Amino acid sequence: MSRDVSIGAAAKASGVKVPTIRFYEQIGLLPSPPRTEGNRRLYGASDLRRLAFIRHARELGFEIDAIRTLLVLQDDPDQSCDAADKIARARLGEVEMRIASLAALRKELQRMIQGCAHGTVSECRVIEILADHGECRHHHQ
Amino acid sequence: MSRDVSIGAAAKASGVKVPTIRFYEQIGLLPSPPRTEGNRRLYGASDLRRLAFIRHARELGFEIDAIRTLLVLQDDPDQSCDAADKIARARLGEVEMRIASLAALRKELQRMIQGCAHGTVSECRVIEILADHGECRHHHQ
DNA sequence: CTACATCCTCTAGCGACTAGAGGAGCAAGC
DNA sequence: GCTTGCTCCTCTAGTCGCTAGAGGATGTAG
Repeated sequence: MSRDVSIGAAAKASGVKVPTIRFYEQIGLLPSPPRTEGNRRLYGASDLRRLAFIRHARELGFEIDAIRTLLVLQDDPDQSCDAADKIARARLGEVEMRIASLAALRKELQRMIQGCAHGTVSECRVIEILADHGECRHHHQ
Repeated sequence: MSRDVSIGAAAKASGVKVPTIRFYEQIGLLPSPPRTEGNRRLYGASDLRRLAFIRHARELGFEIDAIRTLLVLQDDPDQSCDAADKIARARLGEVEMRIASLAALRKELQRMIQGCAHGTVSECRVIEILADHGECRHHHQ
């Protein structure tokens, strides 16, 4: 059923690049797969699932360490999922802060660009606003 | 007028940490200041302005290379500000994409957390959603 | 004059990859 | 069989923007 595939095929299937797969193996995020006679890695279905999991979690901005925890949880399905929930909640908090701060940033960039009359630098809002942080009263971090 | 200050005072005034100031000097973002007899750096008002500019630009997410360009522009105020405008617009585009992707992410995290009934992992929405990327049809990058 | 803070240089480390060198294996066409 | 060209292997070093620490010199307050 789970016919084994090469690292290239695994990369294509999972969307994780070949060197990144090797990197994940190196840092112990992905188990070392068996090899062919010619020393090539052979990945099975469970490896592909794991890779997809990792990729998705990375896309969602989870750090490798958080993913490590999530993978341990996934491997042991009888455990309470409170830990997973906690990680997700922490991440949600981060995301919300990041969105708020990016929204403020967008506003400021828009203000800069709208103010730029395409003249010389001396009248340029972009440079001016960057130079005059005093004018800008938004909240960082 | 511009009485010279120590690196520590410059750090306090600009909000850029001491080692970071030295790092900026090392990569040529900030000119090497004169030194005291005892080999300590002495910063003047223009250095402080430059540091504040850099800090603000970094807070806005501009990369060091972009800041380098912006600083060259700032130093030569008779130039057209099109380059600065272009950099700011590029950054705005990035920010907007990042906001959109974070908003999608927030939705997915909320869905995960709401689905998690605090039971065991096997029924946990958090793990389940991460594992099943197929279900999730949002746009990345 | 003695603490202690601040400064100096230098090197190494972080996270999460990415790039490149230098070589081996493999599948297909001639 | 032989060559071409792709994929694969390992290994090291580089990316970005800092940050941390060692080990030492200098400056300042009590």
